[in-house]
Amino acid sequence: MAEPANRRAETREKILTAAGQLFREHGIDGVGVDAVMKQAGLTHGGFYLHFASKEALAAEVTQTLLQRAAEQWQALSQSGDRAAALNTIVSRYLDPELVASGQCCPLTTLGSDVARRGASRAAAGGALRGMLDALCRCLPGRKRQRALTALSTMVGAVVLARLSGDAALSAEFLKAAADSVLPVRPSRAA
Amino acid sequence: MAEPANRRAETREKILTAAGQLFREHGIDGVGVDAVMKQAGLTHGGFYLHFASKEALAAEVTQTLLQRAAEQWQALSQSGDRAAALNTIVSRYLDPELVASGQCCPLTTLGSDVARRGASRAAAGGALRGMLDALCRCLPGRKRQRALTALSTMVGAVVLARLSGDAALSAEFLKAAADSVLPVRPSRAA
DNA sequence: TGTACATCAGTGAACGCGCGTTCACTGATGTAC
DNA sequence: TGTACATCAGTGAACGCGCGTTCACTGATGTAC
Repeated sequence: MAEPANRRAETREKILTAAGQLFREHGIDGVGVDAVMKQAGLTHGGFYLHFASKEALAAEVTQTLLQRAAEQWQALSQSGDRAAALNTIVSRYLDPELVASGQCCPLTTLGSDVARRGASRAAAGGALRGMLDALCRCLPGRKRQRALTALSTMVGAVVLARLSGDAALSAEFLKAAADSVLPVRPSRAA
Repeated sequence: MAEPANRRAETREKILTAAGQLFREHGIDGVGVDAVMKQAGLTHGGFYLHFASKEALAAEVTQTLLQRAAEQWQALSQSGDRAAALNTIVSRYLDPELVASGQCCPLTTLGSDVARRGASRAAAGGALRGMLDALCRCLPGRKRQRALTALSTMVGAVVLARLSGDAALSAEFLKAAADSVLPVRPSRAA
């Protein structure tokens, strides 16, 4: 089935996706190669056909996730309506369901993992700058300062929402952050 | 030397201190029992005279660090001058040297470790409430909302400062967060 | 169309290192007489 | 004051499990003739 030409590339992608989910949920050290491969529908032996080591996988996963997040923000920020773009960025980032599922921004779920792994830090720096750029483009007022604060507030809110272990308090953090970052409430709500 | 009565308690304390430093620097999974004991000036075998397991040590370390942070904030917030208290809380929390050394708030250094360990999550919830209380007491205006945002901003700034891997960008995050949280710049600076 | 062979992604048993944990032993301190 | 003994914190060698990594093998797909 399917052209065999890109079968290899497809399974590689499957492994990356599986690792992206599991690493964010349980931390890089909390997930074994066998668990990643199982989630991808394979057995652990084949892993080294696609990656040189678990560490290499971890570096690629964090880099991919960070880059994707930055690119999404950039694309949104370059669309026509900047207020709408900001609204989309913020409400996606602070979506309670995403946060609860653990499939949220890798900065918040893999923060300390990334901070301690040299391989991922460079990627993190690049992604950070991209996200700041995007925010600068969307925000009114003193832009750089506001962008730095907005990003800090959003990241902190997600970290704290995940930590609090209490749905009500989590929701409070996310809501307060959204209200603080969005300059005025969108008036289009039904 | 020293009364033998509390020698045991003293070494226990030494182990906790050593673990507090190393866990924040390298993550709980990144530090072995032998490294902790070495840092405490002991050999690894004696560890189990003081703690039932590494997991028990991790739980006690995070609980102790979180509780201490919350209590410090509470004490400050109950002193006479609330503006000064807020200023102290914020500038200590966002101190670039502390952040660079890794000996900063356990919420930022152990965030994902704590979020994933049941034992520590309850402690984290309690500490969070204590810190929010303290901020509420110091802040003017719509307090609860402002306290939630202020805490998110500070935590996020420290997380991002540690991630960015670039001293200049780190400093920008910390400075922007301080300016955003403190209502007006303190006028007493020389 | 059919047979023989090459290629290669994936399998699963096995290896070995690191680390949490155990345990028999040491050596220092305090007590009994 | 001095000797024998009990207590107990700490030592370091050893154990065993988990997990990252390797490797001989399988089986499916594509190509040659």
